[in-house]
Amino acid sequence: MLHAAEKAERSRLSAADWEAGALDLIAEQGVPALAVEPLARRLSVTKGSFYWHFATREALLKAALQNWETHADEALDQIAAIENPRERLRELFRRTGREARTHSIYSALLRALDHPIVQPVMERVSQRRLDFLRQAYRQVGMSPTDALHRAQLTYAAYVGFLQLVLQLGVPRIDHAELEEYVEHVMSTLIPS
Amino acid sequence: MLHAAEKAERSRLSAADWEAGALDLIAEQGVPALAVEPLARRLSVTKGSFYWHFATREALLKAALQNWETHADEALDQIAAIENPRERLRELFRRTGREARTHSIYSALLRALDHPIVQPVMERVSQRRLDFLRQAYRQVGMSPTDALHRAQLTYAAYVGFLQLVLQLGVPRIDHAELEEYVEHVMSTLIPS
DNA sequence: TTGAATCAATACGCATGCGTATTGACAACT
DNA sequence: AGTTGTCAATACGCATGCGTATTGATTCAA
Repeated sequence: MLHAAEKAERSRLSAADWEAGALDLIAEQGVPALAVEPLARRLSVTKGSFYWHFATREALLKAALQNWETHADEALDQIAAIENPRERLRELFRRTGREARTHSIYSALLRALDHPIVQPVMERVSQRRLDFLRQAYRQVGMSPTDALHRAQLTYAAYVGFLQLVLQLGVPRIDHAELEEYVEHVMSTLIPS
Repeated sequence: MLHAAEKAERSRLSAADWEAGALDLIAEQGVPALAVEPLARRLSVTKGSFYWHFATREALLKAALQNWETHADEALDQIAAIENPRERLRELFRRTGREARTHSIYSALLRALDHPIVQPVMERVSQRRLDFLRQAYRQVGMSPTDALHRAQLTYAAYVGFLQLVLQLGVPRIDHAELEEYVEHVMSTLIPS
């Protein structure tokens, strides 16, 4: 497999190049900004070549989202490997501040939840993450209902945090302050 | 002042009618769906008359958002009148399940945070609500930093909850379950 | 070397949305 | 009755985006 940089140098593009470009656009400007002609300009070709790789704009969106969903699932699997449930939760919280790209795509997709192609993807990813949280809270000793509610609360806090910080910039927060905030969140939401 | 029903019957429209229609559209289909021609069709006129009331589509959006901001502020003022800070917080939490319209507009605006007209409005409204929360947490005895972080966590949970439930429908939640969830949130986030 | 497969450019037609210009209808006031 | 102000209809021009059709260039294989 060629690296991204090498691909960028090549004179001809593959479907994967268009998919990667699509995710870039989504991360930077959101799902509605993913249009064929602007993306073609970005890749320095005309849209004529796009329709050789994909039948429609929606086919591109679908393919790009599938790539992202796979990536998101793999990231979750990594954390799931941590045995100690309390440590697993803490690692999950800490990662929210990092992995900017995955999270900025997630944030962009959150703003496009009404889109019929985006919605089922988000439903699957969110459900997996909610289950992940619920199980961890069960394992640290919470009752079934409490674990469910705490998982919902935690995930809502994650989603809202992304929206507020990435999109709104409120609160304006630097790295040190973020760490303090994450500490506060952990001590509030993870039972001792 | 005429009632809304009477206005709907009248053959001619005012600027306020267009603004109300704009907020309806935003609540139902989001900010991008607010377009002059579809809105005119909805109001059973042609766009020719729109430009008598407003110079541009953006002027309409601005006016509609100002109406909404005023309404949101008044709603906050009502709750601010509650003396006991713990009761004030609990009332704030409970209202999230109700007042569907204000919240669905807020949720729609969340998805349009990149829009230059929406952004400052949301910044002001969010900042006021954050301050409101922070003060309440101070009054129940938290330290300045803890109160700030808890306010941010609470507000993020509110924002995320709106996105998840109103837009994604995950978790699927009925009225009774919502009450239980709100109880869990209150006992988790409001210190005893 | 010739031919097929792959990627790209150009030029359409179609739809939707913005904003403007012009004209028309109706009411209220004088 | 005539004038003015208010709201609405029609018809443009312009821009952007989708998808198609056609042709052109390059690569690889037989």
